[in-house]
Amino acid sequence: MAREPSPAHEERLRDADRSQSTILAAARDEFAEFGLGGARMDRIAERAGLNKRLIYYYFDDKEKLFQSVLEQAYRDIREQEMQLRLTELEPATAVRRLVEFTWDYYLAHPEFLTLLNSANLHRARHLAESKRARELNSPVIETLATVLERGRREGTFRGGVDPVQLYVSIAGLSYFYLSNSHTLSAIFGRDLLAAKARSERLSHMTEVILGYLLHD
Amino acid sequence: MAREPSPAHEERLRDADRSQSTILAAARDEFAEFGLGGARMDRIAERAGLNKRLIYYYFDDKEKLFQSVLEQAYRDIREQEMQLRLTELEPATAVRRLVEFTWDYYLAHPEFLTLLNSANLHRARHLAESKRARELNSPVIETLATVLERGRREGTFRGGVDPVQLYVSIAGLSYFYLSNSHTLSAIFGRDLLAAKARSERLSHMTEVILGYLLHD
Amino acid sequence: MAREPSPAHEERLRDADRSQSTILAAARDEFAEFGLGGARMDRIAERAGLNKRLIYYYFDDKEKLFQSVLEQAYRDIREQEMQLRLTELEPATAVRRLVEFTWDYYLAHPEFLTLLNSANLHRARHLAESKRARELNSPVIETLATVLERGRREGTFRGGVDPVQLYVSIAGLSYFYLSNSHTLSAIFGRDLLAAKARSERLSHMTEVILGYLLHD
Amino acid sequence: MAREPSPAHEERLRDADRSQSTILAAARDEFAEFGLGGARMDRIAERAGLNKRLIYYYFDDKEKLFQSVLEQAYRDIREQEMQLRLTELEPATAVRRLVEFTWDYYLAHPEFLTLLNSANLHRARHLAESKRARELNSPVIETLATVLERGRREGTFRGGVDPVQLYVSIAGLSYFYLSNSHTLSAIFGRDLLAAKARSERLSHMTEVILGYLLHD
DNA sequence: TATGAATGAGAATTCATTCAT
DNA sequence: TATGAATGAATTCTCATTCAT
Repeated sequence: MAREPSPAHEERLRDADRSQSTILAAARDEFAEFGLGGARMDRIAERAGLNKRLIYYYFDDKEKLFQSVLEQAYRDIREQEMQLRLTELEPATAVRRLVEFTWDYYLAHPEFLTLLNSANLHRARHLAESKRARELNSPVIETLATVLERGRREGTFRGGVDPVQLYVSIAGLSYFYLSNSHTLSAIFGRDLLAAKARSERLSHMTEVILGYLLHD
Repeated sequence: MAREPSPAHEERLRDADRSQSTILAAARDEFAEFGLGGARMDRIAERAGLNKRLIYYYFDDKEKLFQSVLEQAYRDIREQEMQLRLTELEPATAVRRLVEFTWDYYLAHPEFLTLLNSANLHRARHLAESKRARELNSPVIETLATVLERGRREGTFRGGVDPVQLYVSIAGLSYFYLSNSHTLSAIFGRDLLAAKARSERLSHMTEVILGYLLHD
Repeated sequence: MAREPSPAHEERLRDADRSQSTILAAARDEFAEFGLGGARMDRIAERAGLNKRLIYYYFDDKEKLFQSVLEQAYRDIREQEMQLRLTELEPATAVRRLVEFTWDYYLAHPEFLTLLNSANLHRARHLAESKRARELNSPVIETLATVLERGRREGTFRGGVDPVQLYVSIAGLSYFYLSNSHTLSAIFGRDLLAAKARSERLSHMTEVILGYLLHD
Repeated sequence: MAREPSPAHEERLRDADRSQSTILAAARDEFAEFGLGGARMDRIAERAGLNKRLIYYYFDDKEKLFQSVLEQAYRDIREQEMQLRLTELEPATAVRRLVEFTWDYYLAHPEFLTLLNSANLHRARHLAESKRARELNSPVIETLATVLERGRREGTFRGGVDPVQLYVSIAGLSYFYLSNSHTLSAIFGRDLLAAKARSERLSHMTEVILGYLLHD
C-alpha cells in the first residue's frame, strides 16, 4: 500500500538528516583534532550531543564515518572553488585570486589539512573505496587550463605550463607552511601564524607563482 | 677506587647503545606507517626483535619514544643537508641542487613526511618539549642566504628574496606532492609516483623556483 | 516532550543500580582481602560476575572504586549505630551496649578493619577527596555525650570525660585485638579468635571501660 | 684448606653487613609507606642506593625481605621495652610508664604500625614462617604480671587482671588513634596529631588504664 | 529514531625477577 | 660482592562495537 508520506514522517526524516549532519560535523572536528587513530567514538557522540549507538546506525563504523567526513570536506572546498569565476578575470589576476583563495581556505579550514594528512597516512584507502573519488577532482583544473592558455595567447604567460602541476604547486606553497606551522614555529622560534608573518607569506607565494608565469 | 671499565663492560654498553638504536629504527618505521595514535608498542618491540619492556626501560613511554624518533629524523636530514656544499656552486646551480636534494630526500625517506605530519597533528608538542628544538633548524637557511645574495650581486637573481620563505617554498613544492600522493592519485586517477610523473614533477618545480628567481 | 519512563526503562535502571551494588560488594571483599595495592580489578569483575569494563564504566578507576567502597563501609556501620538507641538505656548499660556493639560489628565485619587500614596507609586520601567525609562522622558521639552527662548527673560516672576520646578508646580496644589477631596469635602462640578467648576479651574490655567510668 | 680470614676478607664481610642493613632500612621505609603490595623493589634499591640485584642476592625475594623487615621491627621495639625496668618502679608509676612508652614509641615509629597492618593483612603468614616468631613475644608481659601482682598485694590495684589483656589494651588505645589518625582527622575535621590533641590523648589513656586498675 | 547498559579484544604500562659479566 | 641489561607475566585501563528495549 503506497501512501503519501505523512507530515510526521517528513519531520522524522528532517530530524534524521539533522542528526547525520550533526554527527558529521562532530566527527570532522574530532578527526581533525586527533587524526583517525586518535579520534574517539565516545567523544564524537559527546560533541554531537547524541547517543553513540546512533553513529553506528547511520555510519556503520569508524572507518566509514571517516570516509564520509572526508568526502564532505572535499565537497565543501569544491563548492567554494566553483564560486571563483576565474575565467571572468585577467589571467594574472585570476592566478593571483587562486593563490589567495587557496591560502584563505586553508587558513579558515585547518581541519581540511589534517583530514588530508590522515587520509594519506592511510594511503587514501578511504578515497579508493569511495565510488565518488573522481568526482572530487577539482573543477579549478579545467578553469586553470583555460586561464593559462589565454595568458599564453595574450603573451603575458609563459607556455608549456601543466595546469595540474601548477595547481599542485599553488596548493603546496600554502599547505606546507600551514600544515607544518607548529614544527616550523618551534624550529624557527617564531610564530608563523602571526598576522605579519601571514601577509608576508602570501606576498611571497604570489610572487613565486606570478614571477614564474609572467613573461618580462 | 675508580677502575678501568673492563672490555666486557664496554661491550655491554655497546649492546645498550645498539638496543636503543634498534628500538629507534623500529619505532620510526612504525610511527611512519601508522602515526602516533596508530602505532603499537607491541609491534615496535617485534620489529626491533627486543622485549617490549626494554622500550620502556630506555624511553619511558610512547610519547617520549616518539619525541626521540622525531629528533633523530631531524638530525638525519640535517646531516645530509650539511653535505650539500651549495656555496661552492654557481647560484642557479646551487638552487637547482637544493630543489633536487629536497625532492630526492623526501622520496627516499617517506617516513620523514609522515613523522612531520604526526608531529604537527600534535601541535609539535614533542618538539616544544625537546630542549634541542632550535638545534634542529636547518643549516641550509644560512647557506641559501649567501647563495641568494651572490646571485643578486651577479645580476642573475632578483633581489628581496627571504631565504626562509624560499626554503619553505622549495620544501612545500615537494612535500605536498609526495605527502598527498595517495589522495592526489585517487582523485586524478593516475599514479603520481610513476617514473615519468616523478621526473615531470621535478622539472616543473625547478622551473617554478628558477623562473621566479632568475632575471631575464 | 518529556515522556513517562517506560517499565522497561525502569528495569534497566534497576539493573544499573544492581550492577553497581554487585560491583561494590565484590570490590569490598577484594580490597578487604588484599588491600588496595593487592586487589585485582580482574578478580573484582570475576567476583561480581560482570565484565571488567563495566567497573570502569561506573567507577572510573581503581582509586575511585576504593573510595566508593570506603564510603559504603562507613554508611553501613553508621546505619547500624543509628539503631542503637543508647539514650533509652541506663548510662552504664548504654556504655556496655556500645562496647558490645563495637566488638560484635568488628567481628562480623572484619573487612571494615582492613578497609580502614588500607585507607590509612594511603593517608586517608580517599576520604579527603570525598565530599561526604564529614557526613561519615559517627552519630554515636553525640549520643555518648548525652549518656556520659546523664551518668555524671546521676553520680554513677566520673566527670570530665571527652566523648570523642572515649569513643576512640572503645573502638581501639576491639580494633587492635581483632585487626592484629594474626600477629598476636603467632606471637602468643594461641588462637585469639577461639570462642573462649573472644568472650574473655569482651569481658576485659567492658571492665576496663566501666571500671574507668564508674564511681565506687 | 682452612685459612685465617684475611683483613680484606673481613672488610668485605663488613661491607656485606652494611649493605644488608642499608637494604633493610630502605625496605622498611618502603613497606611502611606503601604496604607490601604497593612497595616496589626498584624503589627499595633506589632508596638503598644499591643495585636491585643485590637485594635478591641477600633476601631471595620480596616476601622474604618483608619477613626480615618485620622481624627487625619487632626486635627493635623489644629491645627498647627491655630497657624499661618497670619492676624498679611503683606499680602505678610502672603502668603509667608503660602507657607513655607505648604512645611515644608508636609516635616515633609510625612505620611499626603500618608494618603490623601489612603483616596482618597477609594473616601473619610472614611470622608463621619465621622460626623465631615466639621469640618476638614481648618481655613486658612477664614484667607486667609482676607489677600487677605487686599492686594487688599492696592493695592499690584490683585483682584478676590478665597481663596479656592489659598489654593488648594499652597498645590498642594508642594504636587505633595513631594508625587511624588520617581517617579520624578527616572525619572529625581536626588534626589529631597536633601537640594539644596528642597530650590530651595521652592523659585520657592514662586515666582510662589507671582508673580501671586503681582501687579507690 | 533513539538510548543506557554491557562486552571482548586489545593497548600501554608495570613489576618482580633473572642474565651475563 | 656488585651491576646494568633484559625479560615474561601480569595489570590497569581503553576502545570500538553490540545488546536490549
